[in-house]
Amino acid sequence: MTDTVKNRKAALYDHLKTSILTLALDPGSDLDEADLSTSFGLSRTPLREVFRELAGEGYLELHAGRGARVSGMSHTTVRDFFLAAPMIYGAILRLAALNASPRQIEELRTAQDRFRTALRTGDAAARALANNRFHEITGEMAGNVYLLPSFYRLLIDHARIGMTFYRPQNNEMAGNLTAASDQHDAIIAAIEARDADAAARLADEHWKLSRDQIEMFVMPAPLDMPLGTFPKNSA
Amino acid sequence: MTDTVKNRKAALYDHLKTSILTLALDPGSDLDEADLSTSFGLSRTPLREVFRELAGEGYLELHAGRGARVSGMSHTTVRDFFLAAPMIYGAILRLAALNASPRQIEELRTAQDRFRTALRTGDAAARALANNRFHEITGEMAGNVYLLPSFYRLLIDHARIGMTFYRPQNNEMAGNLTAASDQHDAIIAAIEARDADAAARLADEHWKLSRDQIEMFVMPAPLDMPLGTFPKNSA
DNA sequence: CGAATTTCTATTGTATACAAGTTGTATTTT
DNA sequence: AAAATACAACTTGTATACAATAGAAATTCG
Repeated sequence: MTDTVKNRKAALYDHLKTSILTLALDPGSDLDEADLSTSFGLSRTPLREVFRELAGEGYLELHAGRGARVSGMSHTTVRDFFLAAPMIYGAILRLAALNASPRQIEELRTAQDRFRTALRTGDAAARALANNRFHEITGEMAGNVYLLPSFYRLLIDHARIGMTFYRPQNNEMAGNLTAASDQHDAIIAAIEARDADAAARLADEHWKLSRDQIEMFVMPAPLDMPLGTFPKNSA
Repeated sequence: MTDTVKNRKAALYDHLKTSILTLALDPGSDLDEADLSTSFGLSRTPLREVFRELAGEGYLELHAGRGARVSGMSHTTVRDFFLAAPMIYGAILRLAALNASPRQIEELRTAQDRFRTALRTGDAAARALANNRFHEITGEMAGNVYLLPSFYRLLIDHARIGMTFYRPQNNEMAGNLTAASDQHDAIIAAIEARDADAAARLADEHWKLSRDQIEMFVMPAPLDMPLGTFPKNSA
């Protein structure tokens, strides 16, 4: 690729997006315009446009007079996330099964290959990004402009919550990863078969696996709790 | 208000937002930076920032090298809208009932007063804007960052579809407006009573009323169809 | 010694000049 | 006459200089 301004802009966009998704940039942290401006070879004008674009997608928050910071994760975040995710994920996968084009299914396969590779060889960040991309594609398949804004917003924090909570502390958690991968395969199959009900069912299962993983962090070792004050919520 | 840049920026934002919601600006139409720049007394830099912000919220689309245009309404728009709206509206009103603060309930009452006034004295645009504001407040009450992006996106096209399809051609349609107003009152009551189930039920009713209104346009006079090829979908 | 106010500095926000790219038109060539 | 290409006018995109504002530091006064 030639080194055009447009490409440097895209590079900045990708850098910020991946850094935020993988928690390389902490939620709530400030972004320095001057810094990024010099390191990416952009003047502040296009830089700020990237900020606004990312803010529109939910990666950043712009505070008047105080510039841009990474979208925060408050105590209500996880609760709000648990409320919204099952509903949206189900709807997206259902629509994906109905609308996916052959070309998109190919893309999804490729993404899943990358995810599998990341499982074997990559670190947590690589896994999170590959998984994120897989689900982004299901969003593209669904193609409903009214659902996508929320879906993409959910994917951001799904990646970040995953990065926060996932530590392969025991065999069960490591096993979850291969289970997730298997579910991805099943999702691809359901989409290819245009089986919306199966896709919705898989969305639910996939979501529950994710949820269990998060809960497992809250109580990673049931018989060995250092503080003993964290009851597992098994609703 | 003093005439600061900040205020002129806000004025531009409001102007574009209301113009888009009321169809004063047609979907898909181009926006001329130079024009707006001079008429709002802003240089192109803050102007373009407003564009990006509105694009992030779904009012505008930015095409590289071709500037900003009003978000389009394609043939898939209505179908996608009908799929997404019932689900999101129900979830939002349910959460609104659970989370609304007394202050927000006051705001909702004020918005509803304005809507009632617009019913009596205003034109279609005034009604659409007042109704839009009412529902925006329910979104603020719900306060779930993951659902709001889709909800606000839906509100944009709900206003626009309403403006497109609503013409008080018969008594039934005019009656729908007072029915909608009554439902607003019931929604306020349900929220104040913290009755999430009632709120969700009302969301469904309110949605169905809206839907019927749109369908009525498709078939405004059931017994008097000039072309006779448009079966009413009464699913 | 502490609180408040003023000054200074760093960072964000805006304007304008300039560059790059796009579109439409006209001319030329086949 | 039709098509293609080159050119010109206009629109969008970027850089930089300048203005405004928020936060920090220091000084002054109670």
